[in-house]
Amino acid sequence: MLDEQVSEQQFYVKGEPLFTIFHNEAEQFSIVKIRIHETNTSFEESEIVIKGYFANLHEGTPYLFYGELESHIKYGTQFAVHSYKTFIPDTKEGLISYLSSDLFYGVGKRTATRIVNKLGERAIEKIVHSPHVLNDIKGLKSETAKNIVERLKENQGFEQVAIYLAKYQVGMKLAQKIYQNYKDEAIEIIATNPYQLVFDIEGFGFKTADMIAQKNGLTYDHPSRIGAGCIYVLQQSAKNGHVYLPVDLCVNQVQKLLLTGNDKLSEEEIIHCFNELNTEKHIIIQEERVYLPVLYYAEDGVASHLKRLLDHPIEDETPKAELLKIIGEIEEEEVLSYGKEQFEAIDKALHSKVMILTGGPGTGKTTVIKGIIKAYAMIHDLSIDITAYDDKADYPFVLTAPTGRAAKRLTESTGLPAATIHRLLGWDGDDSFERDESKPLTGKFLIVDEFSMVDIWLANWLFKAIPNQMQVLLVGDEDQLPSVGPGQVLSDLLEHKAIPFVALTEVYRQKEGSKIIQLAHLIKRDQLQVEDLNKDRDFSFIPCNESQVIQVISSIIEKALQKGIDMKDIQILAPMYRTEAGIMMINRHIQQVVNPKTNRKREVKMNDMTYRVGDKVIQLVNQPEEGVFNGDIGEVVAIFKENENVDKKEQLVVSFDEREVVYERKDYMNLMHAFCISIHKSQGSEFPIVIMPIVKGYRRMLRKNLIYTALTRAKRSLIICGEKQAFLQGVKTVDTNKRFTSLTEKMNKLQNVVEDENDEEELSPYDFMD
DNA sequence: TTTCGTTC
Repeated sequence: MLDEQVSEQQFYVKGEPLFTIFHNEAEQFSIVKIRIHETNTSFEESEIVIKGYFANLHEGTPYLFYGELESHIKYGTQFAVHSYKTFIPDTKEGLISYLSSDLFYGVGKRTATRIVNKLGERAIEKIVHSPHVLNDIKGLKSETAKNIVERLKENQGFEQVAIYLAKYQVGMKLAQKIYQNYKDEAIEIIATNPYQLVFDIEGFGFKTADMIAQKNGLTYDHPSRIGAGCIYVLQQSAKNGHVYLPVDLCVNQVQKLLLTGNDKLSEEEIIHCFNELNTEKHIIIQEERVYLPVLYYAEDGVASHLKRLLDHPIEDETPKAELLKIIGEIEEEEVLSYGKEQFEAIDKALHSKVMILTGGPGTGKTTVIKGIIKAYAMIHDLSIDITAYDDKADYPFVLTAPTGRAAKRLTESTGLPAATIHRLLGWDGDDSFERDESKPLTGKFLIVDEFSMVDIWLANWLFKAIPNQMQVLLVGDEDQLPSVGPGQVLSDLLEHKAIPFVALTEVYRQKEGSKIIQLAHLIKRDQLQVEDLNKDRDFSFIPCNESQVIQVISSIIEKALQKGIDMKDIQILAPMYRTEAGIMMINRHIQQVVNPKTNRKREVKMNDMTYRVGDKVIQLVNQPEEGVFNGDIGEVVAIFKENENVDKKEQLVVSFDEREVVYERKDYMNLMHAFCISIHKSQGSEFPIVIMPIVKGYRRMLRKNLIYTALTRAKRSLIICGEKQAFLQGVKTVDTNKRFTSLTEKMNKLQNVVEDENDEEELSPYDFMD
């Protein structure tokens, strides 16, 4: 950000904005065309597109942008800006022409010269810092002086804030939010009461505030500190999945957090602070529960929007006989026959305003989704082919999922377009979406896959955007890992009995007698015994301790490869990255076994990782333009040296199924080795052979749903190696900390309230939300 | 201790 931090290798583009291509108001994100004055990048044209978080850039004013080139598949080469500043000349002549430019109305060459002569080469800095230095300039009207200061501040306000915050590792995006909120007062507020930012700026944490406070010599008895600490405790608990905290637990944690030396805050002091925060709506206390407002209103929103949808039942009821006929036709077309549960699921989904479909892997959720879509189309005489609709908004089916990969899979399995929920709703990149009750989704039938991954905040935005007449199907597996964000929406909705649901339990994919499926069921029902781990046709447990894990996995894989099994079909799954038997170490060693260094194989080094032709790798971010998504697994198929291609860049080519993606050095961080991947990342994928180490060293991660998720990834065969005790302990551990949520309760209440007082007008708590 | 999502 600062000059002194600008190393020689840092790339810059100096130039002036020509016009704005795209601007996102919510987070001040812009894409702008720039005329290049000078650059140390390899870019040779005279104009370039830059993108980043900018306050309003002035056309015609020179700026210095720091960042790096990136190649966008659709828009070509662009410059991603990490930081920037108005370019202020550092010579007297330059300064004079800068000050006498059109930017400063009323300042001519003569006045500019006087200013520079008087104030020197750091004139601008001095003016911004203490405007009164302009008082003594001969011939400068006070009005003009005021203009200069305002223009400079306007131009530099954000830059100053960004520079100030960079010292505390606060990036451009957050700096932009802070500047938009406080404008010129930003630095003053940050320096005197950083705790205020915890309340006002989403994403600004207590720890940062505490650090800034310390550096600015503020003491621990700052009046805003307890309140900020309370918000922090709630934010942390949200990270652990909780929607609220019970009051006593919250008090306790605040006490622990704010403990300085032996000085413990009294419970009374903290409760007093809670009440104040409650009055100011910084937190919401209800029935001995403490909520962050966003989460409180999100939960309320989900409950009332579901209620709203359920209050608008679907009208046309297809007679059973007709449905039977239609489903028969579909079975013929698809060459399959639906099981009893599957038929029930299709039938119920077609007749329900909102339905939940659950089921583990292999129970045919996708088959049922396809059946529902086809049957719906036939009943309503609609085309499934999107090209048959002139206006895409008329397309009746809306398919979505919480992750890019899940959306892609949904597209592949149904042949229909699907998008992430974020894309569907038009995320603004910050804390809201384009689609809501005033601009709802279009279409007739909404299908949300992998619903167990949807948190309470996203669920609220999704339901908010569903119009009254739209039919909804939520699909998920409640035994898998809970959402990253707070809440357990799927489980809570299932708990609330008023929403129709069908649970698919019959496994079609694996033959009866599959030990893998049997183990999954035993774990689900908490009935697993040590003798259930005995060897079977598709299962084995190889006992070993933590330090032997890697050796055991290596020899399993060596044997498998000798038998001619493809490494593509073998997936190692582990719960965590570090530790002796963690993902990092496993990858490092398995690479040597599966794809060792040879003279002929090319390789590149990145930090302490070596990527070699033939390596199995996993993509870590969505790149929808290139059809690659977070979690996709591929293989390094080629490495090009700098002198071997027109771009003069080292390149690594990864093949994902049919698709090949080219990575330059700076993109390597979007990749990781994938001989072993985390169980979390494996969610939603399946592999013929799964090798799963389980040792006590993983204990903080070992939980029932994690192990269940891992072992249900295996289609053909499962090999566990490690300590039986750790495994048995793990499957007994139900989510170490139960999530505090009140969605079910809110829905039950809402149902009763409306039943009792039919004419009562409905509350809309989300009126308060922005 | 793990983990998600955009904009031309």
